[in-house]
Amino acid sequence: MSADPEWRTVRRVRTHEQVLIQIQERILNGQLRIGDRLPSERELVQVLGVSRNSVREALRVLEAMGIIDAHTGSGRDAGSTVAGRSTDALSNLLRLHMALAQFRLGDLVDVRIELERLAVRQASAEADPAELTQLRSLTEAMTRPGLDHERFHELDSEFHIRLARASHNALAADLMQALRDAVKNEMLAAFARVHDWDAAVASLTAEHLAILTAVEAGQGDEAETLVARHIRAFYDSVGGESPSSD
Amino acid sequence: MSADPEWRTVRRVRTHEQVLIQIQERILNGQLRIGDRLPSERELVQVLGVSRNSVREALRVLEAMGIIDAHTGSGRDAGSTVAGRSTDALSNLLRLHMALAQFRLGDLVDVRIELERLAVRQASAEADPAELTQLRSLTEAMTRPGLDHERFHELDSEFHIRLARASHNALAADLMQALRDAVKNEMLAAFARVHDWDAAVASLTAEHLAILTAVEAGQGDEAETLVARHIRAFYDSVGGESPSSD
DNA sequence: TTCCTCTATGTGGTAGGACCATAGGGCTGG
DNA sequence: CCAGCCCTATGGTCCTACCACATAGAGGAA
Repeated sequence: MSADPEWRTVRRVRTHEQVLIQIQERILNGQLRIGDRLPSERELVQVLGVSRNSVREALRVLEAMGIIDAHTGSGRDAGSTVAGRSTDALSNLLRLHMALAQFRLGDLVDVRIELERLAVRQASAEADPAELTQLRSLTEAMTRPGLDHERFHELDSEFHIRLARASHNALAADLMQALRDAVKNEMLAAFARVHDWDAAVASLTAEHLAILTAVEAGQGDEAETLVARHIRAFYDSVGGESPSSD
Repeated sequence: MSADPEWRTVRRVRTHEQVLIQIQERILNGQLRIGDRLPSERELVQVLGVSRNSVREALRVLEAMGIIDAHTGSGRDAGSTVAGRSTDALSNLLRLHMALAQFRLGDLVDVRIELERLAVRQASAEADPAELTQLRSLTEAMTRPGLDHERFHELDSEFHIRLARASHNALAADLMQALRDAVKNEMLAAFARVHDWDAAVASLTAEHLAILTAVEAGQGDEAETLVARHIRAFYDSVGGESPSSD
């Protein structure tokens, strides 16, 4: 009596999910674009025939996904507008699932390496001078002596993310940034395990410089090799085998 | 009077965000693990000193992120439990941001190729016999004549996703699945543009078989080359240059 | 005793109302 | 003309009530 195809279990769809679905449909079929304003919460209550609670739950979810922004007040910015802030939402999502051990750190490193390779390869072909100039000044900033872990990580992240942006592949760049955000704490912990910090900084910075030089010269293959080695080397040296807790 | 370091603009943190933060903290530092039950909504109201609305908005966000599941009733499943359903949330997020044109289809294809390469390379080294058997039966299912677009896409997706799972890199597999979900409609549209459907199915299936054979033989490099060509060829043949609307 | 049924209780789900904080717009008085 | 005030629309929060659901336990029937 279980496999009877005549009967299908009813799927209970909560109200706020139905609201969510209707808004998502309008985004997916292009009726709602970035910058558009949604009706006010109270208007949605009227047109959808649901409570304001349900409307708000749907809007809060969309906001957490970076799909909409909400502002109080009247005129212009007020109300909910379609946004498109993908990066933060992606980071948050990955970080939490990382914490839930859905993903191993090693897995993430492997994925990151592939993304970095894609990034430098395409950056070698597509980066424009302004972007390269910014990258170069970043590598210089990293040579400044006395950088602490936090600050160095910041510059390091910015270098890799800007490199990804320079590839003009927005998805790769967003994913890269999200992955880096998601493992920031692990990275800082790894920094803390480094024996000779100054030497590590020097060699990492030198590697950055070499990668950037290859990108500037349009040598995509060389840049790929260098960036893969750059990441793998660091991870192998301090990444540790302990996959887990505390 | 604007750059005075003594004064910093206050950051308004809405209450439901504070609830969100507290729960996220407990996940990030390991206090909450998959399977754990959260206090009931009414209990959280008490201990946090906020309204049930705010609690619910936070929980709905977490649920949409695949972090928790919620069930009514009493005992066992009832209440909110920590879950870890990363895939659906990731797909949804990417699909919406794709629709908002945050990402170009070409960008996504490039990323997908890198992930597929990683997947087949590691699957060549790590896949176990059971997984390979399943993959092979999938390729056989795809040779069945008369498959419509929808059904073929389903099998095609399952092949690639199972291949990724066989690499034992959960992050890569999840991302792959999310990317495929996000562009399902574009894929079906591409199928509709194919002139000789039967011939296309035949060649795609043959390519799958070749990839799988390379993976079974542990020839990672060969599999990488084949899978990259497989995706690129299809996209170039029917992907079209039109990046956009309607 | 055993089994069934009904009830109590605890859970999330929904609704509606009230009020607050904010940010423009418009009016009013100087 | 302008400064200041009030009005209004928006999201933000809280509260209360009630519904739907699922289990556990009490109580009755065989």
